[in-house]
Amino acid sequence: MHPSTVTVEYSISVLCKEFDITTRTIRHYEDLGLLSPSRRGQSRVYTPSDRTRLRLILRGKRLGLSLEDSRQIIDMYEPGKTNINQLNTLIDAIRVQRTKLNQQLDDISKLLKDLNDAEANCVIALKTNGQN
Amino acid sequence: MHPSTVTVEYSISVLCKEFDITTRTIRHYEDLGLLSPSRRGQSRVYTPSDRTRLRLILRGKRLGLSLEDSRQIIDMYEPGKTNINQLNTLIDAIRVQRTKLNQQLDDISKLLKDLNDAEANCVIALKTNGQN
DNA sequence: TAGGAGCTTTACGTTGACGTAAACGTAATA
DNA sequence: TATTACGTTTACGTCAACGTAAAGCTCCTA
Repeated sequence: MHPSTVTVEYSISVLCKEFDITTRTIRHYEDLGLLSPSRRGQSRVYTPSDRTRLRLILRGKRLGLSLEDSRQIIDMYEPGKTNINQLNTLIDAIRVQRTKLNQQLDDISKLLKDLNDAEANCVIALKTNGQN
Repeated sequence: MHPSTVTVEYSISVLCKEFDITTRTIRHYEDLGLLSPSRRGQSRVYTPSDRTRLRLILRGKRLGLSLEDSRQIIDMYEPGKTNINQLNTLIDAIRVQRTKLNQQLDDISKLLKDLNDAEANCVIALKTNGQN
């Protein structure tokens, strides 16, 4: 048997533990069409590709994206079935997302700066009011 | 009259237009205690400081923060009335936020890289399928 | 003085992203 | 064979962040 034919798969609970989410969450993503695992009997079986999609969804969440946004972005990664005008729309969408992300980068650097200032003020206040 | 005594103020609709939000949104933030404008008669009057707070709230939103998170962060900027144990709590909170933001930075850079790849694939697909 | 323009409050409605409970199937294990 | 662990569907509940009337001030102006 060829070693590279080993198929990795995951149960729903394994993915839940790995990403610290509930089964409800994963099934919810499936309801919205973000995941479509195959079935063995009636149980869901997830491939490494499904797992990757899940990671992308959660990364999107950390960035404040809606699940719809994430679906859009994830679909960008598999332009296999897309025709030409879809491709152009896709490129536009990619640029829109990139603009948003650059805005976020700017926001974050400002916020980090503010946090540094705030922390410095705290430290100063601690030293000054040492007697209280 | 001293020129530096000129007081700038804003009406609710002016702020709405500037930030492209509705009056409902601004009043909602007030309901949650994120803004507390003074009144002239029954109309709300906003100071430059109120405007700054609003900018911070919206920046937080773009980063996916909840309004509660934003309130916390904004309160960090005015540690005037905080006592010492509050200051320590505050410093902890600041560090938590900083960790989250660094995670976001990482997420964004990965996502930007993915988008670059996706766009490149689109361009390739466009060239390849030029005949369709 | 009748009508806008802009402000207000009150309050029910909506949407996204799940939580939570009920009721049930299946497979291993004590 | 009964319990336990893990899976399933269905469906109502919840919470944040507003949307959306409805009804009423106040000042300006045609």
